Amino acid sequence: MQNIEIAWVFEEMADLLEIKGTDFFKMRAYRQAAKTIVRLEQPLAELAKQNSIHKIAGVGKAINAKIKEILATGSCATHRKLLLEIPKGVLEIRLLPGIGPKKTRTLFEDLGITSLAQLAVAAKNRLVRQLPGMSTKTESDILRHIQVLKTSSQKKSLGVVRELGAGIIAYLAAFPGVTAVEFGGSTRRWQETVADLDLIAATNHPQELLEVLSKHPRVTKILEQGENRVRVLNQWGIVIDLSVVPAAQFITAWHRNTGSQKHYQHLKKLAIEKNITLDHQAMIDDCGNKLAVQTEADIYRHLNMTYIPPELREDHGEIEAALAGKLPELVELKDIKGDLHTHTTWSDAAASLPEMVQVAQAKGYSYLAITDHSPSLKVANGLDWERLQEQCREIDQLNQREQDFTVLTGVECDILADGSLDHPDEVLADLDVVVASVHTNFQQDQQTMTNRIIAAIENEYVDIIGHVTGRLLGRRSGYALDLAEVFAAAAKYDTVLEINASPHRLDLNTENTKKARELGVQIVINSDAHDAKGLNDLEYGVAVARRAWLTSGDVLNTMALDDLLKSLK
DNA sequence: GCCGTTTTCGGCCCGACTGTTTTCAGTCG
Repeated sequence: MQNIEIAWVFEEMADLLEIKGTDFFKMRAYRQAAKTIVRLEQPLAELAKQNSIHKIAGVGKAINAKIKEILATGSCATHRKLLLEIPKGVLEIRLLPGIGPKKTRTLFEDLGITSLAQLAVAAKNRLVRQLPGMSTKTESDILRHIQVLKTSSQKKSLGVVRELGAGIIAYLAAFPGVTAVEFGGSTRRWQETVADLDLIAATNHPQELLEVLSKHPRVTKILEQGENRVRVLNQWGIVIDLSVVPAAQFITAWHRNTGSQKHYQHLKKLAIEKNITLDHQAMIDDCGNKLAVQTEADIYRHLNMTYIPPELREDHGEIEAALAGKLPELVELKDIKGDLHTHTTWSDAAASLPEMVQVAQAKGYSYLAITDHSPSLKVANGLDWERLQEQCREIDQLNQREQDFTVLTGVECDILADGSLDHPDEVLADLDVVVASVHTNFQQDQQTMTNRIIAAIENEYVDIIGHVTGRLLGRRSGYALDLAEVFAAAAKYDTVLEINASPHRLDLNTENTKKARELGVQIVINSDAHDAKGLNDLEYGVAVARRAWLTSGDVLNTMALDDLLKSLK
């Protein structure tokens, strides 16, 4: 059982309790525990062996016992009991915007609704409007949002799939005779959301390994089964597609499995023109000779082009560029010198300032900006001027002890509804890094929102606009915004736009990053970490940048500290 | 359920917006 899976059990219990509505603080304790567990660096199974689960903040006697129960048995009696009271399908109703726990409960109790499908029927039959606190508008909103949910969020977040996938890869790789297990498909291409988890393994005993996955404790259903392939559903609703090939075919098979389909078809066409047969088993020339393929780069070499990294394999011009030898040298994680948007316990994060610094140093960064929230964001315990001053003093002291590392002072300053900032200019002027972001009044019309953000861009102390469109993947689309205007203003006023690397956001996305860069906007890749583990999310942002064809020169935080400080406003 | 403590129970993040009301509950960030 991976931490993320144990966290999901608590998360689901919290959701169920919230809908039940009987025990707010128990609900919150479960929710908090889930959050903490996801953030843990060490597997709970290991912590259990060391008998140190109880040391985790927010884990007391009861939750400790439940964790041990889940580790030992794979599930938890309280969870099962809750599911008997509230069917799992009710939880998906709660996901609709504007529908919280109370309305979900009313729909369940008064109308017996236990799925989105049933809710759609009830809304169409005008039953919802008869309930207290609901009207014809609620009804039409429900129908509209169900439609959006249907078309958009069938896919899973890349972050979830990669984290869970890593556990399954380790599980499969431990099986004797397995020489390789890797991500394939859109997961390997780092698409922001993925329909299923593609895995590919090399072994000379395919049937045995397919069975290993089929019998995995959290696999609930076998969807398809072939000689060299199995498609299964796990208990978290994730489809896992495992292909198994002999070791000698691994590279060609992995390459095909990675796709994209369009990219692969385009390559095949080029191969045919050169009288080469390319398939998942081998590359064969017109004389029937097998061409040597030790790595994927060999495949491209045989087709007279430079290696194309998985992130670019979408048939968006990368093949033409590789043939011409004109593929850019993409930015890499190791090019990143520091993170310019992070939070600490001073506002709403889980890790203290020194802890964040320590982890940033361990990553080999040379700087880290601390950008906690500004005062109007009460829910996030935003810092007023006095506390910000105090924090700056703590940072000063830390810096005096550091040799080759610099902690930068900063703020993630709210852009208020009228476009003004949550701190006066005098305060912003004293900070090293000012990130300005929108956290409130999402419903403004497009022009108001655009003007609001441009006002921040124009401010002479704002260095970076954080999570530019405000979208949350699978939960909420971004606010109405004229991005072309925003990009033009950012270019004009030398304000940097962020790729927010949190897998929940990935905002800017690939397409917008590309457009922004083409218009001359400088890009920064930030984690927006709210805990030490969150600093690792930067790789998701780097993937977005790579998919947008960015080089290290396009990215602000690949700069050494001196250059960075010159570049900031 | 957890935590802290003035040790064994009281307190636990806040404020605004929205839609449905007609004075406020529910939702959201």
